Amino acid sequence: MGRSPCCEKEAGLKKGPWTPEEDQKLLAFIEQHGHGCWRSLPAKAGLRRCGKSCRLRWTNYLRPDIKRGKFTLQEEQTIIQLHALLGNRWSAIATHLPKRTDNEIKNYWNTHLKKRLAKMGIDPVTHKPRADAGGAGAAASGARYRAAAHLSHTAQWESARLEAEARLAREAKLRALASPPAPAASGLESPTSTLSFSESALFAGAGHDDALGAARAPAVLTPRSYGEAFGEQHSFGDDADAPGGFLAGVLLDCAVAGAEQRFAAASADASVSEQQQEEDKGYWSSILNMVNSSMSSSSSSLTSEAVTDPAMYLPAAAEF
DNA sequence: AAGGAGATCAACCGCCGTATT
DNA sequence: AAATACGGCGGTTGATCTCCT
Repeated sequence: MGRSPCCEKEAGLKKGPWTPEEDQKLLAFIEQHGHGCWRSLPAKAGLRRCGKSCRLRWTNYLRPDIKRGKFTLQEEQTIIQLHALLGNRWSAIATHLPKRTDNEIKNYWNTHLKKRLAKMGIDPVTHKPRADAGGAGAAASGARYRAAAHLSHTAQWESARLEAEARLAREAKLRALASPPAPAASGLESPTSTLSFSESALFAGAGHDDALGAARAPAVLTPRSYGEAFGEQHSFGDDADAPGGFLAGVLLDCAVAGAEQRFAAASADASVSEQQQEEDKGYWSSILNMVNSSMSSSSSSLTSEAVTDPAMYLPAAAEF
């Protein structure tokens, strides 16, 4: 019954930090043969490590398509938004951040973003104002809860989509299993992602013309329109030029549509008062300010990318 | 210059869902 | 159908770095 014993039960396997020599061995082996079965890889590559350790080292550090260094403003914004939608689902969040690993995102959240939100009196877990955060007022709290409710609603759809993506990604991986990985210089997209992020411009705010038209999702997504947008915008693995996925489309939509459009839509919904909209605006604006404030302390070519539009973070009002 | 505190991040641990036998 | 391995994920740890006194 079952398979043969796991390599991890073997004694004498090395743990702890990887040496440059080990990195070189692992890298050379994978570039030549692909990783194949992680369990058997260490022996073949001449490493005294368990397969799990090798896989971790590869996915979090050695993979050629990993971007290291400071997170950009756009990446920070995306992480905050996605965390509000998805919670601690780091791998799902990493799917939407080109060339960043889930481990790196998780670390960045825990060491930077979480603290900043907490400082603002926002619970980094729920993205709701903390009960002990003074000054907000009951009305503003209500607005924030509505915003959170919206996010929760959106998250349901996003979760379903991610599950579908995961299924398709598995199928794609199975198809690709026989072929070795691309060489280091190939500029791979994230292998954990079924989406393409070739368009770094999508996040950098440049080159919108082409990506925008395709990626922009309707401002208000009913389940039906979600399905349509979903179907139109994804080609799951085969199409490296896909426009970046549903959520990226929504983000883009938010970024470019601007406050006027968003507030006009909100005004059409009689159940949402102007005051509530202002409160929502204030809440998301505070997140935005928090994110932007990080720019002044970071060296950066990002200054021109500062987002000044609070509506970027506003949920589509008609969804309330 | 020394040492203590806090921040950072690579790596490990344990669990879970899926695949395999 | 059951048992087991495998791969992936999120939480946590601990070594190292940086800053402050």
